[in-house]
Amino acid sequence: MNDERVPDSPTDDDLPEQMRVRREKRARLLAAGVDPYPVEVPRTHTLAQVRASYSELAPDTATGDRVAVTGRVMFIRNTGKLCFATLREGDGTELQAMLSLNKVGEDALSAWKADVDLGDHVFVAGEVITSRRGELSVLADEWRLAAKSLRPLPVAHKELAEETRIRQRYVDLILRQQARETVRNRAAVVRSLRESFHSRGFTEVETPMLQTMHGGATARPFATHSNALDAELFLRIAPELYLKRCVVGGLEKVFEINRNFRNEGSDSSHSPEFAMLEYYEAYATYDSNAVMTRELIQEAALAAFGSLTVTLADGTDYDLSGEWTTLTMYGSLSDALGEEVTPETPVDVLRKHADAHGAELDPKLGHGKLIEELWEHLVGNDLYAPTFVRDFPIETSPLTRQHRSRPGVAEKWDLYVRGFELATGYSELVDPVVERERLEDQARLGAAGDDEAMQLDEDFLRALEYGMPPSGGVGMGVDRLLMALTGLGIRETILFPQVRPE
RNA sequence: GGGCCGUUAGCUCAAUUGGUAGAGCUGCGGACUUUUAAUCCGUAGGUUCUGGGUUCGAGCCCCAGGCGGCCCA
Repeated sequence: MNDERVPDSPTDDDLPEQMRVRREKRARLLAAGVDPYPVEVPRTHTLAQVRASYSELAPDTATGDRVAVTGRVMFIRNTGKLCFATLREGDGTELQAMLSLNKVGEDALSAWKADVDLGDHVFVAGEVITSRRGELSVLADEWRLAAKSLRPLPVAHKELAEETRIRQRYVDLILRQQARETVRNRAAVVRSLRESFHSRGFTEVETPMLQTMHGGATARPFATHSNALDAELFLRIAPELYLKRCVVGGLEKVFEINRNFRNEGSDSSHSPEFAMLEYYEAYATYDSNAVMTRELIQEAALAAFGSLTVTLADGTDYDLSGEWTTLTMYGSLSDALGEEVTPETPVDVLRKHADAHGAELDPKLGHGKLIEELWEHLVGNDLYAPTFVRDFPIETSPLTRQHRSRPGVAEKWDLYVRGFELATGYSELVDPVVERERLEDQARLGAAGDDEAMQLDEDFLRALEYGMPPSGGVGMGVDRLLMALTGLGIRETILFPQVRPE
């Protein structure tokens, strides 16, 4: 042990009383030869196993069976010669421990009262019984500390402040069953996605997160530097251009579930670091991949929640069953405006519509952006039931194939759920000459100061020049899928969201 | 980026017009062999986010900043 203090580390005198008391208990135990952090304890059963084995005991039953269990002390009730403690283990299962003077003896009982605090991990061995009130319990003949807690837990029956829940997620997980369930639900959803892909013959790949060019989406990237290459690198904003290289190479059904990074602020539906699912399939189109995306989501709902109707955090039910509504962007916007708009509608007419509906839009926006912003304002934000919106303006969809019959629009859909964008799907643009023109437009925007514009990725174009089969592709935010299925904000679906340093 | 709101004990929150900063739980001491947020008695715990200012006097008013939330862009 090292007694030298780091200059900034607090001395015991600075600590609140409750923390000082626990540190003193730890020191006292060590001095008495008791290890407050033993390397192991001889546990024979989990709390869940005990609960499962003795589910139907009458009150005041003695089974004669001895078990040795562990758990975190969540509540303590002492009555002189008889002590009760509620133990909890990882999955939230609780079991009562009882320490009676005539079973453990005077020394062990007074040590229990003196040494054990709320939050400590303890080991308790004894007979499985039920109390007079019928509570399943372990009546200890032996107990021991498994790990001493040096910080007082927040009071268990008041809701923890949201900031503390996020900054100290470990405390949130200790206290809130819902916090633990959210983590498991997310794992179940991601697992279901993978299984859905595997059952359809897709291959999971991992493509670069450190990229020399940022592309595949329009967003500001995080920039970093490689010392070895002496080159600027970017944390990826999307895996799209690499997944398409895979399709060129003959991996005709590929998917990736991994992190993307966008150098932007966070709010209730955005996080600078977020999990993204993208998948590409040769000979698919935006029609077929819309069907598959719906199936993926429905299969995830069934796998994680057992139903196509999920219960959201506010208690309301949300129906994901059946086929979902499909709109076109221009059609639904025309209906909302009460006047026909098309890809030919001039910018000044669109701007008048924006003014008339109180949408303050950047005067530099062109036709495509104006349409999308107006649509989001007037239609998208109010789409509650799952809805596919199809046929976006071509100029804001640089990686998407032009519509096979309708000029000016792209074969692209967005999936909206409860007013936010959950996924997007394309019939992919595979003509390398047209793709080069689109990326050159993007590069011009970038040169003009648009720091969200894509860069011109020559290697990607070279790959396309070898010939990419007609393909459909989809991107879906995994955090947002959890939001859609649970009604939680994005910072609840992410275990450790970004927070400003304390 | 703009506007509004919040920031007080370990946790959740009070504090009247600017006049001694309180409660519950937690903690500490004590009683209690069937409790379930145990109960009862006693008791401790504060740089009121930070820094300036006004005032006889500031948790409260003013200025600047930090952190957080909501709304808008």
